[in-house]
Amino acid sequence: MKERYEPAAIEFKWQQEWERSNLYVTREDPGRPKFYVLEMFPYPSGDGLSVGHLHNYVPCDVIGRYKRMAGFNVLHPMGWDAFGLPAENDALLKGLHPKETVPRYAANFKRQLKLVGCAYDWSREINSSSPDYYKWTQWFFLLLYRRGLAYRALGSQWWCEKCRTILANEQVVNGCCWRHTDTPVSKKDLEQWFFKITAYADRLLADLDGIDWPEPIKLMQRNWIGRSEGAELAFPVVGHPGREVRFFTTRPDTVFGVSFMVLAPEHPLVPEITSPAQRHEVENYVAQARRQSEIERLSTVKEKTGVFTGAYAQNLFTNRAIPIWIADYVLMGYGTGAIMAAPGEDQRDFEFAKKYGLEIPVVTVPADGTPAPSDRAFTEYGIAVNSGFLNGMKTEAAIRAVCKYAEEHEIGRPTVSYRMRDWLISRQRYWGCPIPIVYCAKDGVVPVPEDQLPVILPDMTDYQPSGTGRSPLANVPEFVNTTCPKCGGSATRETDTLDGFACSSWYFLRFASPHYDAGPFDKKAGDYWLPVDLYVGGAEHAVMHLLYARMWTKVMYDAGLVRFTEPFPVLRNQGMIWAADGQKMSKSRGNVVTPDAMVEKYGADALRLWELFMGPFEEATNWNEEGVVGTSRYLSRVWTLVRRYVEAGCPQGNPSLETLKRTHKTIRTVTDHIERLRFNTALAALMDLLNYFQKLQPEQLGRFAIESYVVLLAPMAPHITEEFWRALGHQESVHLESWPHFDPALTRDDSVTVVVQINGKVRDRLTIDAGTPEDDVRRLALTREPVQRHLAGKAPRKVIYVPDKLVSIVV
RNA sequence: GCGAGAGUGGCGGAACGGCAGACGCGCCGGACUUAGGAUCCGGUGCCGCAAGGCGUGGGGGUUCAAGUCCCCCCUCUCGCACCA
Repeated sequence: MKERYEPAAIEFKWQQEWERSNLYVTREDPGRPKFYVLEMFPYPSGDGLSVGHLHNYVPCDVIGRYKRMAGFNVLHPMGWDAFGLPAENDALLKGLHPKETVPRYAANFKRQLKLVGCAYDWSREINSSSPDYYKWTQWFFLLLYRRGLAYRALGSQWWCEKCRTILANEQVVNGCCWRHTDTPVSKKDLEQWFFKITAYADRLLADLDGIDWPEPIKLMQRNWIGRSEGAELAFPVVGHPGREVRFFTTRPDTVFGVSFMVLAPEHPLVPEITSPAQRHEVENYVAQARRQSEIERLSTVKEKTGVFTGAYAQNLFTNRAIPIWIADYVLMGYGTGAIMAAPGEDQRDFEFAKKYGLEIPVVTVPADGTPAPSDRAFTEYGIAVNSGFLNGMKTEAAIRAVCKYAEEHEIGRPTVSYRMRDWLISRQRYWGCPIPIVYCAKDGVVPVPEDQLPVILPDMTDYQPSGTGRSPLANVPEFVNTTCPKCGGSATRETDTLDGFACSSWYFLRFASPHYDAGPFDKKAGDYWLPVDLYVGGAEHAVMHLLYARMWTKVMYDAGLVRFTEPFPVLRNQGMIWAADGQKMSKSRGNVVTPDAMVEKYGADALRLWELFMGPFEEATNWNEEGVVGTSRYLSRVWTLVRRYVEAGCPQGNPSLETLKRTHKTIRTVTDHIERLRFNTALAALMDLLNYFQKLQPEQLGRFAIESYVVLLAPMAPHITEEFWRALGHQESVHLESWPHFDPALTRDDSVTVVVQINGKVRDRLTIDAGTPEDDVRRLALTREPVQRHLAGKAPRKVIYVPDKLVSIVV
């Protein structure tokens, strides 16, 4: 071994050797359990990886390496989420083509991941923009289509002017596009494809209970799904025979207090029922509501506005005619776009009634007999009053009674409503997976037969989005014009492409058999490797990718393709690494730190260790390069330790009991902490042990201690430990070693320090044999000089003893 | 506004209700050096010469014992934002 640790001299050498010997190609040994660790599919951006991204990849690499050593068949693959707007926009900006930039960027990501020693099985690399991959994305589209889960609908959709495409609801954040948070979205009326994710709402919600995910993520999904139970009812419109207003309510028990109704301005009934006298005012209001930006309209602080339509509905419970208003606080996209207003029990309706002088009946009073408030709505549950057959009932019972009555009289039924809408998947852009659908004058909408897949994305030089709402693909006659698979007549292709999230809704299955060509995945391989044992990624995907992938998995389960209903039973979110200035690392801010620069300066192992050591894996922190100096220095000290041992001829040695015990305890700690993803404290334990080892001679250390140390460090610092391992005389890679076991007997302490507290303050410490009888410890404590001094003659009132820990004396 | 998470030395962070500050950075002192962003040794929460006292965002509480549990408040981050 060289005198000094020089990472550059060993890291590349070992990386090449591992690649040559196929060290990290996935093994499938039936005698071992499997472990599938996966990071979220990255989009390979032109900027390459930063040290922030590594905060995900390095820890997963440690887990993969550790699990392999601990006896598992490990699947740890990597691929590229290459279709989609970021790739297309980047290429447009640079005047290049994504088919050229994507492979280049992916190659750069791969180079960087190899540079830091991440052990992926590159033989399984996949790319969602490659025809062998998107063929199967199309296959899944057809599966959903066949199962009635893909449909086309005309409606007003979110449009981002910068993306020049329609977006799904989830992709709208605070009224702006999720990629362009400064660009407000607008509405555009277009016919679009949807996946019926709402059909899975209940299961997506219920199955959250059985998976091990961070609670905040589960909560976000629950809120996003937004299930609420209630009733759907309908009141007839007076003077319009056959017309009725259908509405959803969570408080059917308040029907007797319904003094007016409100429709969303876009509600289809509005033009029909508006009276001539009100028409002008109503039309103005509707036009104004349309013009309003979504941000304004979503504002909860804004005063409520509305207009009377001149029409009345008949409240079938009170038999009174009640006015029908329109107001923009009622949203067309939720429930039926219409509400019954119970101003006595709903604060929004209360405010509206107050403003427009509408009646405010009280039909629910507090159960404790106090009067209902008059300055606001009483929104809690209570007792029904002024409510006909409901009088005297508790809210819960009254809800059931109204539902029963409504069913019997065929005016409604209990129902469940969701905040979640269907997933809009059409994108009017070029760089995506073509939707395998053909339109025929005779046969209508015809799916492309499976044996004609993939529908190849044509080459285009000018793929600039049009802005008209049509995909650039519409300008390629060779693509658009085709024949109908059914009748053979002339037909046209769907020109929209699929939302990129479709590609990432099944990629975790493709890794099980990435080269399989008889289906999206080999059933046997899928059954063996899936589901993913540990899934790791950023919290920003809480309600998009994670919800979509869960839905697709349930569809696959229903279709008998897989045996599990949840793709990611265990999910963890890595903490965000901010730049040193506390801001997001970005090229435009000029604060990006690259792994390339860090590796050049300190080596891959030092960089890896700092990624692990800088803080808890799941917590955010700021990048601080000074820390790499520390881990680099640590590695140099380990180098010196091993070098001295090797130079001493690698003595078997005769370690003291303490050395043995410390080694065994460290094996226990490091194992436990890696299992719990506590990499920072796992490494701290190794640093601690090094500080102890440094005081010993090679003879006092011995082979067991040194080799255990090297093996424990191997998943975190793979290069230096490989160098050590060979220097210690081994022919095989350290990464093929078994994870060390500890002897529980050697992790127990013989003597312990017991603290003595007097009135809660530490006044003395005793060193005693572990397991010393309580009486002896108490007696000893009371005879000690510092204890006597602080007692000052006072008699203990109470003495608490925690075995081997403390004596607490109260005076 | 509602919901979730987080506030610990100069800094990153440790700590089954039981010795607050492990480990590391930085800093101070020393050794070896022509030199040091190398290496090694020692020190380092605050106040105090010391004995000792004070300390985990602030204020209460439970407990022999609270960073940890309970209540109120402040700050920051994230999510949702009229969902009937």
